[in-house]
Amino acid sequence: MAFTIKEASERLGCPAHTIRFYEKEGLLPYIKRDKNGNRLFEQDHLDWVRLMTCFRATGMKLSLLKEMVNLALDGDSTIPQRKAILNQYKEELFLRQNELAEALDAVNNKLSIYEDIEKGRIPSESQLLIKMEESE
Amino acid sequence: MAFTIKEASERLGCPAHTIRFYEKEGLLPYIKRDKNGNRLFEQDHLDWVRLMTCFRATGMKLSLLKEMVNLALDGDSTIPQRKAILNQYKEELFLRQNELAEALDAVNNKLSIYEDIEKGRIPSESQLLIKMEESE
DNA sequence: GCTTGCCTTAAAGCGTACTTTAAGGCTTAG
DNA sequence: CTAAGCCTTAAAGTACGCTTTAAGGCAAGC
Repeated sequence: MAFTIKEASERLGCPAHTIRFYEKEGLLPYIKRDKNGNRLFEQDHLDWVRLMTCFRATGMKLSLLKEMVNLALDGDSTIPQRKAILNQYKEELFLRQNELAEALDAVNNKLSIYEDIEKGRIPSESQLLIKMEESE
Repeated sequence: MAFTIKEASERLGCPAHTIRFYEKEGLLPYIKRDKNGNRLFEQDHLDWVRLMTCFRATGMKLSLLKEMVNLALDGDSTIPQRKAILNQYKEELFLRQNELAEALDAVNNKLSIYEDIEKGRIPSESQLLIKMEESE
């Protein structure tokens, strides 16, 4: 079963233009065409786009995705390199988890300061930026 | 105690050009100057840049940071709005945590598939992209 | 006094990842 | 037969966040 670009777009929740762009960039090799030259997507292609979307959402660059595509096209002998890429990416994911945790801490801290100010527990002058205003 | 831009840059691990850029964008109001027109940074400014860096690393846009600066400059009456912004940002952080978790799952899954192939447990044809190659 | 190294500004340039535009072709409904 | 609605391509445009360039000023060391 094959899908038109419109069907692919709907199933992926991703603009058709973006899918074409990915193909043009070499991220979607071996997309067949019908007699009119229209793209025919297989389920595998959709799965791969979904995986790319998942990786993209967490900061993987298109250039790295393309590297992985190229390695995959070179066969099983490149599996060690693909593993290395994924393991490195995994390290980045851990870094990002830490960054998120830090940002969450900072947000919660800021929110609790706002609460304190609202309840008159601390004067606003101890608040960042407002202090700057004072020193004006 | 005030710092030159070079000192600020060193302490923040952030290029001086970027700090100037932030000031130009209104993200660092009320930076004083010495008699030669050189910027003098207070500890508060460094703290705020650090917080911005933390928020930026997790996807907050400069335009939103600027909104928060502007609200802060308008005084305590804008605290509800600032809280609303931070609470919304917090929701985004949770979304990102989920995205990271999903990506980690996907990476681990892919890695285990590679292991299986390397150990001959499954044929490479079941592997994404390589299947595409086959259908060529 | 002149070089070095910092500082200043304004403006242009860059990388990433799309997104939009323009120009045109096939197919199906009326 | 013609208009709607999909498809195609190539190329230009956009948004964001810096980063680099250009042109020049002050200040300390030799």
